[in-house]
Formats: sequence, C-alpha cells, structure tokens
Amino acid sequence: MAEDQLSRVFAALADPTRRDMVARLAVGDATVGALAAPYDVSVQAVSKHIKVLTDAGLVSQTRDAQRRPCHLEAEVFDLMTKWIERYRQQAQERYERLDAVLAGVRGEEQTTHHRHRRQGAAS
Amino acid sequence: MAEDQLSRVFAALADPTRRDMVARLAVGDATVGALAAPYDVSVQAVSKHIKVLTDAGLVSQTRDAQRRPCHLEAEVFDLMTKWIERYRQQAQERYERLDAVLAGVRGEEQTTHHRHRRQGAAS
DNA sequence: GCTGTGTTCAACCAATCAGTTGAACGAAGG
DNA sequence: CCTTCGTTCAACTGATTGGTTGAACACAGC
Repeated sequence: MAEDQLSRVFAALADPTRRDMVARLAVGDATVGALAAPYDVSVQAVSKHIKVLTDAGLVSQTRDAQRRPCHLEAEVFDLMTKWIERYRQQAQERYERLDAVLAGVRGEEQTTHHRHRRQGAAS
Repeated sequence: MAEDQLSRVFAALADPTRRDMVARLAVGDATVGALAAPYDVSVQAVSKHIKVLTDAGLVSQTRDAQRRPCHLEAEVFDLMTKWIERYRQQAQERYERLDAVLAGVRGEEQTTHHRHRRQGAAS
C-alpha cells in the first residue's frame, strides 16, 4: 500500500531536525558526518534520522569510499502533494458550494464571513 | 513558531486513521460519534485523534446541543504545501543544473565549489 | 599488516503515543 | 427531578521514538 509509505513520509517530516536535514540536502548531497555537524547530537542519532528518511523513501545513500553520501529523492514529495491537494481541493469545493447555497436560498446580506454552519447540508 | 505547527501537522497526518478522518471531513462536517463509527476503536480514542488534529489546526469544533461537529480547516494545508514545494523545487533545480553541468563539461572535473561526486551514473 | 576515519549495530533509557476502561460533564427530553 | 446521549477527562498500559554509549564494520593510507 502507498498508505504505508505516506505514513512513513509524514512521520519522517514531523521531526524538525529531519526537516532541516531535508532542507540542507535540497541544496546538495552530504555525508552523514557533514549532516551531523551542525546539530548538538551524536553522529549515531543522525544516522538513525537518515535511516528514517531512507525508509520513507526521501533519501538514498550511495557509497564513496568509507563515506555514504545522502541524496534527496524528490519524487516522494509528489505522493504527499497529491494527497494534500486532493483533500484541500475537496474541502475548498465544498466551501464554495456552501457559499452558493447560502447565497441562493437566503439571498440575504451574507457579505461577511459566515462562521461554521454545521452539517446536514451535505447529502 | 510556524516550525512547531508544521511538526504538529505532519505528525497528525502520519497516522492512517487520522488521515482517513481528514478525508471524510473533506466531504462534510461530522460529529465525533459519526466519525468514530467506521473504526474498530472506542469513541474516546477517536476523540483523542480529533484533539491531535485540532491542535494541529487541521480541524475546528463547534457546538450543536450536546454534539461537537468537526470541521476541516483547509488553510493549514497551505503551510505544508509551501514547505514541500520549496524543497522539492530546490532539489529539482539542482538536478537540472547538474544535468547541464554533465552535458557541458562531460567527464571533466570542476574543483570550484561542492564536490559533486554524485552517485548513480558517476562511479 | 596496522591505524585512523566514517558509519552503522546493539543495548539501554526517558518520553511520548495510541489504545484501553471508568467516571464525569453538558444538554435534551421524558 | 432523573435519565439518556454525546463527548471529554483521568489513570493506566504496551509500543514506539529520539536520544545515549560502546562495540563492530568498511575502507584508505601509512
């Protein structure tokens, strides 16, 4: 299931340190040691973070002598974006449809923000 | 700080049950009980999930008699999308730039700045 | 071959998390 | 009033997480 990977990707990016690592990897590949440098944690901890990112498919590692440079895999982002866009759009449409209903049925002065109208409208 | 909220949003969506709840809320608002129905867990557990989503800013609740309908707040999605887009794009650009470099200076070594020892093709 | 550097594995710890049950609260309705 | 329904709070549990340290592994250079 892609569901599983989606969970891993979201979970991976839920950590600020890992998000920062991704941000730095977007600029350029880096070794584990180089990635670890700015943070006040052990290299082992960073290695674990990389493992999480790798398991999520966000990062790949290759071999360069004894180093293992990390490379950002950008495609996985699309998985997230698709998921998000889908529901954001759906919610947006529903919001606009509600707007239309309110404007049509009522025809009153509803120019300001209508606060939440609870369900029941949707069939 | 937005960083903190970003962490909460990603963490909230890392759970498949919560993602499913968001998906259903995109269709229409729903009460806690209604949301809980399809899942094989207690209502209290679902209530907790809603709290997580609410703390992340993804869901808001209003009052309707003794019910508390949940409403999806779509704007928070933008926060995520912005973050993702930023780094996805950056990685993409870097990839294209590298492509250009490889095409132009085929097989030559450039010692100017980063060591683009690149994995994959270059070995 | 040894030594040094870079990285990961293993075991452990404290904190957080997703789930449970039991009780309490707020509002509607007999 | 008292009950019932929908929801949340409180306390507890087992699993996961992010961190640690110490050892092991994989190369490169002497």
